[in-house]
Amino acid sequence: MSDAQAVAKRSASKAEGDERHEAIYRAVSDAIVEQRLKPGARLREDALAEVFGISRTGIRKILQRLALEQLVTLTPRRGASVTRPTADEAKDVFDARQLIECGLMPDVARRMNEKEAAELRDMAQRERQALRSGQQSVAIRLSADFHVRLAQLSGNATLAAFVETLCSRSSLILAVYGHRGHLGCESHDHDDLIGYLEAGNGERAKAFMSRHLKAIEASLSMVEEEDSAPDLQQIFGG
Amino acid sequence: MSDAQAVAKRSASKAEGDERHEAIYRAVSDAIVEQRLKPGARLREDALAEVFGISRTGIRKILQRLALEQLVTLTPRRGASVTRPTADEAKDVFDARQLIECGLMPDVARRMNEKEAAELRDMAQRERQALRSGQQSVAIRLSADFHVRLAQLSGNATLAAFVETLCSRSSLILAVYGHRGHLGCESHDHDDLIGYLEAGNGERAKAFMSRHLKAIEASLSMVEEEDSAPDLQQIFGG
DNA sequence: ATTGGGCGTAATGTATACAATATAACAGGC
DNA sequence: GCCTGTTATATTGTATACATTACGCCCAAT
Repeated sequence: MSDAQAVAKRSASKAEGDERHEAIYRAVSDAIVEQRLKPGARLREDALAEVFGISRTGIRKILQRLALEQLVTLTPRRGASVTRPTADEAKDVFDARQLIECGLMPDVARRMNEKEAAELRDMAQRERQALRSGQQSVAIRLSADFHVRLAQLSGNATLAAFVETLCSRSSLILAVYGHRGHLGCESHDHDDLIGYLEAGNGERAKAFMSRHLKAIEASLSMVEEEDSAPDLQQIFGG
Repeated sequence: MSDAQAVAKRSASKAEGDERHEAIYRAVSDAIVEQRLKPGARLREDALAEVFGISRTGIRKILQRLALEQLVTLTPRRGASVTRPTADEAKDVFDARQLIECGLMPDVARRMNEKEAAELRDMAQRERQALRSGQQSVAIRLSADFHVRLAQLSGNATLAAFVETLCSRSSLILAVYGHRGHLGCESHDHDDLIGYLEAGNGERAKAFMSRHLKAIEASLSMVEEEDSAPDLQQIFGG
């Protein structure tokens, strides 16, 4: 065990394990969403356990949670790997977002207050800033956070939690099928949406969200690479 | 250990552990949904481990899955207990079902074929039969299965899986807030719905589903029992 | 008599040891 | 030369032992 790991372990030994687990969960989740862990990457339990300074028991718990959110795929006797979303799954996710996020807009428009609108504007600004500075993966995460916060403002915690998983999966989909340098979300879209919501125009916001999501989906290039009988000559041969 | 449990243990000793885990998961899930395990009931790991003949490790895995579906509540250092849905949660669940299940009806009407319609009719008939024979908890489960199967026919696996968790939670809500002998689902409702779907009338089916869900929700008596400073005299006193 | 503190028990949280199994390397045969 | 069967290694699956913590009981003091 390295010094850094030993320190991490010590500092957490008296802290509440719950928070430590939550932190590790977020660390892995963020790494996946930001494509530092690429789809298909294997997540060996021993390696993760050593990195985070806890035993495999805790790692397995976290991997199972990630698996239920469809961020990692658990293959029996083969272990965990970062999920590689299929085109079908991508369609399902965006169809679900269409139905739910659009359906929630009227509620959000009715309930949102000034403070919450300001919070959303701040998030949208930070997103634009990340885009300008070329931090695409950070921008993807901020965009997802924006959509999640929006769903939370509907007042329905159950649907908000589901939207959160949909947005996480969307980030993964974008990381796989999105064009480099083409984020999907236009930078001003979110600001426009806030305007409609502040005006209390739920129907307008709903229609705009629909176009917004359609635009993201349309920006994807849905080509599934074949994994059966790959041309080894082409891949490895000179 | 009862004979049935011993048999279950023996028959699974050489079977794949995965299926065994799935079976135990369903056994617990069913027991909760059918109110054989009442809300608030504690689920001790040792007890479950002994009953099903596996160690606590596997039990914890199952409990965590049930917790993520909100069927059980995991309190740190206190263990697992069957979730007692609050009135707010109940509202969220039924609002979510309104949005999603109704929104899926047009898709179902478009995609459903004769064989699937026959399957649904069979489920509806078995549900009526259970109702007639007074097996209320069984009828609740069959009703939930009907709604889940319907969502699956939409072709969106992601939304179907979410509807499944919503229906499970609804069963729990009905078990807590429903009147005895008043199931919520009128016995002929599901048959009527199949008729609209067979006719390809998605909008009609959507409107009917909306009324159907509203009727179920309206049949509940949303009185949350106070848990702070209960009148012990009234509860325990003669 | 009731409340507060201390202690014993019981249950959960965590880590580790062991068993089962899949992958990969390698040797032998067609 | 390629394919197949075997063995070795590495990784996951499972159980159990230990540590930690909460609950219930008892006793004493006000």
